[in-house]
Amino acid sequence: MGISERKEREKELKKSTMLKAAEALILEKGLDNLNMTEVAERAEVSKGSLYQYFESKKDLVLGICDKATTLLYEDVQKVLTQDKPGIELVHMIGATFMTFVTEHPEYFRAMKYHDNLKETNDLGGSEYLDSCSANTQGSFTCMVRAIQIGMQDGSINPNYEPKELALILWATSHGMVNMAYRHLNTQHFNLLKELETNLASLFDNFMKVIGCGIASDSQKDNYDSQSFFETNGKS
Amino acid sequence: MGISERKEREKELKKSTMLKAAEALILEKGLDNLNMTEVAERAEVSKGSLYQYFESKKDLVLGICDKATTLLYEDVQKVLTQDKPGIELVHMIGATFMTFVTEHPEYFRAMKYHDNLKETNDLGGSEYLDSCSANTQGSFTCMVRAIQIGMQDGSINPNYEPKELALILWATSHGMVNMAYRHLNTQHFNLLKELETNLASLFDNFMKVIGCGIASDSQKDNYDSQSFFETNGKS
DNA sequence: CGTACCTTTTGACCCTTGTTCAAAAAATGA
DNA sequence: TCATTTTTTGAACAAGGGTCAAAAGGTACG
Repeated sequence: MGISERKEREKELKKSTMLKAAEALILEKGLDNLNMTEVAERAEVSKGSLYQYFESKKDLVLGICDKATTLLYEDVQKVLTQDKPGIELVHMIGATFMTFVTEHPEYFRAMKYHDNLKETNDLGGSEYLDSCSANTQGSFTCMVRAIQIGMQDGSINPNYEPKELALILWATSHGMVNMAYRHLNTQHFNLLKELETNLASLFDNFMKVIGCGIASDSQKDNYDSQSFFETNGKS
Repeated sequence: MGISERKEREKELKKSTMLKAAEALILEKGLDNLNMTEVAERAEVSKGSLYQYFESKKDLVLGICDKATTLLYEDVQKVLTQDKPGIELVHMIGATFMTFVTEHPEYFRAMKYHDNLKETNDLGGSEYLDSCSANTQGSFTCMVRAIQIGMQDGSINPNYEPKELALILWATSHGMVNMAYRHLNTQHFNLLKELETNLASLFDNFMKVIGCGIASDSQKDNYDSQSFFETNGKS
């Protein structure tokens, strides 16, 4: 009896279609101008049908956020499998985040929506909430691991508390990435406009500052002249 | 003929009352649950009257953002008047930002709304927009100045481009401050929950990392054992 | 096939909330 | 006191999220 399974597959397929429709609309008009009627039209279903698969607009966006955090988590996990000094792993996690936001601004937007929802306390029980939190927590844990590795192999100053340092790197990376996102997606973002530097160079210098700040004493001298993007390719 | 002047004053007073009503409601129920009917009730005017003074809900929130950015700009400017090494000024600007967000979460929320509005491109011509941008730009320029001062007095590594470094400090501070905001204002913000460290200690370590990253070579050694909050009081 | 039952889809409808506007009220000036 | 201008008001409108009873489409079984 493969019928129920086939139905399950079709259901997931329809959900996916709807999510993609919403993502496309977010890219075109921004999350703030997303409306359910248009999502339904774009997905070629009725509004009622849309609500059969997503219990609310929140739920729909959290569905996108779920895809987003899953994707990011996978990328971050891959970094950890590489055989490199911890401090380089930290760099690569940051770069992964940066790449993610430039390639998938609509996903990043959904993640910001999620963050904002948690601030509002009436978030309604979306089935995606737990998954989003778990993915985020997972990525964060990867950062902690990278730091621990770095403290072991002597590339990161072991005087910090690993989790606390991870939190700092998390927050500062978020700040950088968010600036990059705004630079790429807002018309009148003037802070970066006049500066002719591109994002890559800016991020590079961010890594240099942070790298110098967290490196162990023996490594510290290296970071003054080292460029992350230049040295990233070779071991 | 002091009547028109008196009317002008009364008008500003009423605007101020309405803004305060909105701020109180944001503190109580969050910006996302702010509605104009309640603002009108709280300010003891009719909805129509509210719209006489603010052309839209956006405009109202931008009014709050204007107050917020003005306040922050003033605080940041005050820092620059102090006779201290540039790197300490940078620290103090960061601390000012941090203090601001803990003391006025509703203002910070309005600033985030403003950032988000600029991302959406149909922002409508609120009279406050220019002022908000000017204030933000002003605060940013203060950061650039602090860095330039530091490069002059030898406390900050002069190999960076001042504006670019300012941008990095701006973005990373934003990241830290945003994390602090979320920690203080959201129920289920688990990243910082388990960590028993308080915000002050976290911010302190952030400053240590950054401080080490941007300090000139001659100063670099100091930053390993120096705590910002401890050394802040004395010269 | 045909009939009964279940599942899915549909779009008209409801409700909340931002926004408008014509009428009422208040203030001003002579 | 009365005409004119300014301000206030709340009923009404519009847009968009969410609901639901009816219709359409599948499935099972004789």
